[in-house]
Amino acid sequence: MNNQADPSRVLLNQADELGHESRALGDDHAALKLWLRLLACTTQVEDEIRRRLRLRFGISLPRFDYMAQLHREPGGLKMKDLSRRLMVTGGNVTGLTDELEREGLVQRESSPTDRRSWIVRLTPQGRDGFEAMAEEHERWILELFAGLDARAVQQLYSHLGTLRVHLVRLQEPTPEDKP
Amino acid sequence: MNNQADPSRVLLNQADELGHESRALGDDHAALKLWLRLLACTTQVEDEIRRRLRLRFGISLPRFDYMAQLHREPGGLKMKDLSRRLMVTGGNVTGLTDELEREGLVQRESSPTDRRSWIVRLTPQGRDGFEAMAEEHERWILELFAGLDARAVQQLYSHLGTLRVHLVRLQEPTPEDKP
DNA sequence: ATAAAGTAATTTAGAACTAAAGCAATTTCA
DNA sequence: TGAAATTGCTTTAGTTCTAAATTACTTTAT
Repeated sequence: MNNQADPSRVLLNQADELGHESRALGDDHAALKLWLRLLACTTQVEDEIRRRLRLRFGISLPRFDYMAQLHREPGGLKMKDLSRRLMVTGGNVTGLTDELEREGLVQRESSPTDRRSWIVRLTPQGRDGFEAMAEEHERWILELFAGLDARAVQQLYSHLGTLRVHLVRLQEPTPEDKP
Repeated sequence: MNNQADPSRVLLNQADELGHESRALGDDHAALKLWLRLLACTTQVEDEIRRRLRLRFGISLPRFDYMAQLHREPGGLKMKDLSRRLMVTGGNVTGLTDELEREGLVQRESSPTDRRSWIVRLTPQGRDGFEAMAEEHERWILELFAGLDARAVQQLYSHLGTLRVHLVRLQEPTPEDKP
């Protein structure tokens, strides 16, 4: 059994090994152990989703994510907005847009207010295709998280919310701060 | 350097947006919302660690992970073992090993029992260098997870353990199963 | 108005992976 | 035994991203 996906990013002894809670150290390294497990779980789910999208729909995760963003905005988005939301570089968005446009899933329209800018939106074909994929995608997520009961899901969601607030605060100190 | 991010893998409305709990839907899509948040947190931490490793030590995360694995095994590892533990292809391990060897951080020795195989281990320089990095790395993790109290850390750790068991079961059905 | 600075998209070169093919050594088994 | 399959590593070609430079347009400040 493999142990995990974890990327090896395993620094501690066997702390993150399935089945060994390795409590010898008590709560020492609790944060590090949590991080390694978090990373392992996320990587495992992400790889599985990536694999299924490729297998079932012949699409990459980045393209699925791209279409998901556009689907949320029927009026379309500027490429800059896509770049920001997808957290990828502009050059990457250019490439993805080229491919998806070539396949008729999205279309570029020039912005009426800014001649540097494009508005990208899903074509009807792109929209229908995405909706079919999104439905199946959600079933996969339900399956992958089926090991957790509703209470666990809520607790995880809540704690991760706390974590995210902290992370954002770290990266965006108040304007006059020197971190 | 940052690989990607969170992307946006945001399918729901604004469900995962900071500050909006978006409870209109109740617990519908709870698993999907959890997944998006899990992904966002992990990506954010990973990108930050990657950035700091590059900035502070001029090293990539894959190379840090590689050295971490070797550090756990003073007797060295076969490249095949590294490939399995790091969850990357053999070709990738070959490339990483070439670089690290060129810089004097690891060394290849031919296996006494299998002439196809190499044993890779950290050099003294590699070991010392890694230990310095690992210490600082753990401080970063403590900082990034400082928003969570001990109880939250334990709950997260425990629930993620449950999730991991489920994921492993999914991917490795009993020998005679047809998934 | 116009020079300077800023912004949106693209292009380019390069990093970090993968999958598949290849080579050499080892194991399996009829 | 020895032919066939397998294994460990390397090589090659291709994918998906990045950072930095470029081009074209817009905004700001005087």
